Amino acid sequence: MSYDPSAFPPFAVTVDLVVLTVRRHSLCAMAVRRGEPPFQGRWALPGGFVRADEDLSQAAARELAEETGLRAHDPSAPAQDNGAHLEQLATYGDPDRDPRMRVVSVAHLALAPDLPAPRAGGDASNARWAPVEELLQQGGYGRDGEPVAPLAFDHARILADGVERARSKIEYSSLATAFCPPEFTVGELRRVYEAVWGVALDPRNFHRKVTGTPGFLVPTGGTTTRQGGRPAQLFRAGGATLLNPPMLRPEV
Amino acid sequence: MSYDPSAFPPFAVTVDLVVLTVRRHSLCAMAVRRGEPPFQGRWALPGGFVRADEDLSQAAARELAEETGLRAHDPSAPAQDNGAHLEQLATYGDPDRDPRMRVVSVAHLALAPDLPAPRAGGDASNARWAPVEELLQQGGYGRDGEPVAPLAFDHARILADGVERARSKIEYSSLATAFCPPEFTVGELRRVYEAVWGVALDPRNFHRKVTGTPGFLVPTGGTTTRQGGRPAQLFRAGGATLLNPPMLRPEV
DNA sequence: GATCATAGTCGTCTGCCTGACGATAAACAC
DNA sequence: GTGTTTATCGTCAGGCAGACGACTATGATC
Repeated sequence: MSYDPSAFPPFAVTVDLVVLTVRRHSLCAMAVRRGEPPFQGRWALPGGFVRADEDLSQAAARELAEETGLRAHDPSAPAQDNGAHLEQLATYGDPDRDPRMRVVSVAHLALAPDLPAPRAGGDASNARWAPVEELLQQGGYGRDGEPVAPLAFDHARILADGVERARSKIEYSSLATAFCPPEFTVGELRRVYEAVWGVALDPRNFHRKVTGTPGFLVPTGGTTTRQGGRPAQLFRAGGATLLNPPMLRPEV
Repeated sequence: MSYDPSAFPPFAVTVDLVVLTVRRHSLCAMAVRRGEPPFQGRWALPGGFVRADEDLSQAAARELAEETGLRAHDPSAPAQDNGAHLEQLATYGDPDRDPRMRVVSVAHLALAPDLPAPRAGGDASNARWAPVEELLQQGGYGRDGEPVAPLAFDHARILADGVERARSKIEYSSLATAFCPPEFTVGELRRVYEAVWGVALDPRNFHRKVTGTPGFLVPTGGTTTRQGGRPAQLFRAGGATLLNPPMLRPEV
C-alpha cells in the first residue's frame, strides 16, 4: 500500500439509505424525489455526502435523522429506545454510477417501526413511503395507475440488496422487532414477518416458536386489544440478538 | 443529495483484502509487511488504491492477483475453475484510520485453497500466511516466541470481521468448498469446517449430512488415499450455493 | 504376512423441532 | 345471544441431528 499523493484519484463518498418499515401489511421503503439533475424528478434513496470529519456510521445516522427524524440506535446501547436499527449494507462504486463524477456510495440499511409521515427538509411532497415491489418494478404502473420510473442511479439494485438483507436477517436474528413499536404483540410481530417475507405464517406455530425462544421476547405484563379480537399479551424485545434455532422461512 | 462540487471533501478509496486459507489444520490469513511509514515494518492486510476507471470488485481482483497470483472467481461463471472466492466484506472510513489523509477502505474477503507460497511483488519475505489467532492477538508472543505487534491501521478489526463472516457463511452456504482444491474428499471438507470453526466434528454425522444435501457435492468417481487410511471418494462442488437446512456449528 | 493404526462409510436409536391442525378463550359488533 | 376476530394451548406425525456401534480398506510396523 503506497501512499504517493499523486498516485490516487480523488473520490466523492456518500451514504445512501435503505429505510424500511412495515405499513398496512406491506414492506415499504423511503424514497425522496430528486430536485435537480441528473435524474431530476425521479425517485431515489435518501442520502448525502460524508463530511470531512465524520465516520461513515455517523454520516448515515445524520442523514437518517435529517430525512426521517429517526434517531439511530446506538448498537452499544440497550435495545428499544425507539430508535431505528442502522447497519452498513454494502458499498457501490461503479465508475459510471454517477454521470458527473466518481462517487462511491456506502449504503446503509435502516429498519424502523411504522411512522406518521415522512419529511424531507420539511417538504412532504418530496418524500414518501412506497411498497418495495412498486419501487423495484421497472417501468410498470403503480397502484394509482401512474407510470413508474425506475429509481435514480443504481438505487434499485441497492434497494433490492437491502430488502434481501432484511429478509434473510430476520431469519436468524431478532431484528424483526426493529419494525415494531417498543411494546408489541406476538400477532404484530407475526405480521411483520409476513409482510417482509410475503408469506402467510401459521399463528399457532409462530406463537409457540417466538415465545419458546429464550431471550427473544419479554412479557411486559400488559395486554392490548388494538388489533381486535381477544386481548393479546404485550412484549418487549429481549436481549437475545441471534436466534438459535432460526425462524424458518417457508420455501417459495 | 446535492452535488455542489464545492460541497464534498475528497477521499482516497482503497481496497483491503482478507485472504483466508486453511493450512495445516488452521485458518490462516495473508499478511504483508509494510515497507514505509506509517506502521513501517508492521504486518498489514494486502490492499491498494482503487484506480480511476476501476470498479471496486475489479480493484479487489487486481490486488488479489498482484499479491497472491490468485485469479478471482467470476461469480457469474460456473464453480471451481480453481479461482478464489471473492466478495465484498465491509467498508471502513473512520476519519482517523489513516494518520495522513482521509481514506475509505472497501474491504473484501477472499477464500482460497491451500497455496504453495505467497509472493508480494515477488518478495516472499514481505508476505506470509499466518494463523488468524496469531494475527489477532494484541501484543502477545507468536509461535516462534517473537513478540507480535498488532496489525497496522484498523486491520485487526477488518480481519476479525472477515473471519467472522467466513465462519458464519460456511454454515448456510457451500462456501467451504472454496477452501478445497477442485477435487476433495469428505474428510478434507470436514477438516476445513473444523479449522474455520475451531471445533471437532463427528466424521460419521458430517459424512451423512454433506452427502445427503442435494447439490452440495458431486462424486467424480475417483478415490484417493492422500490422507492415509481407507481410500476416500473424491467430490467436486455441486451447483448448490445455499444449504438448506444449514450446517450446524456446535455451540462453544 | 500378521498386526496395528488410520480414515472412511453405513446403520441405529433417541430426542427435539417443525408443520399441520383441532380446540378453547376473550374481546367486539350486531 | 350470536357471530366474528384474534389469541393461546394441545396433540400428533415426520424429519433431522447428536451419540455412537460396526465394518471396510488402505499403509505402516514388526
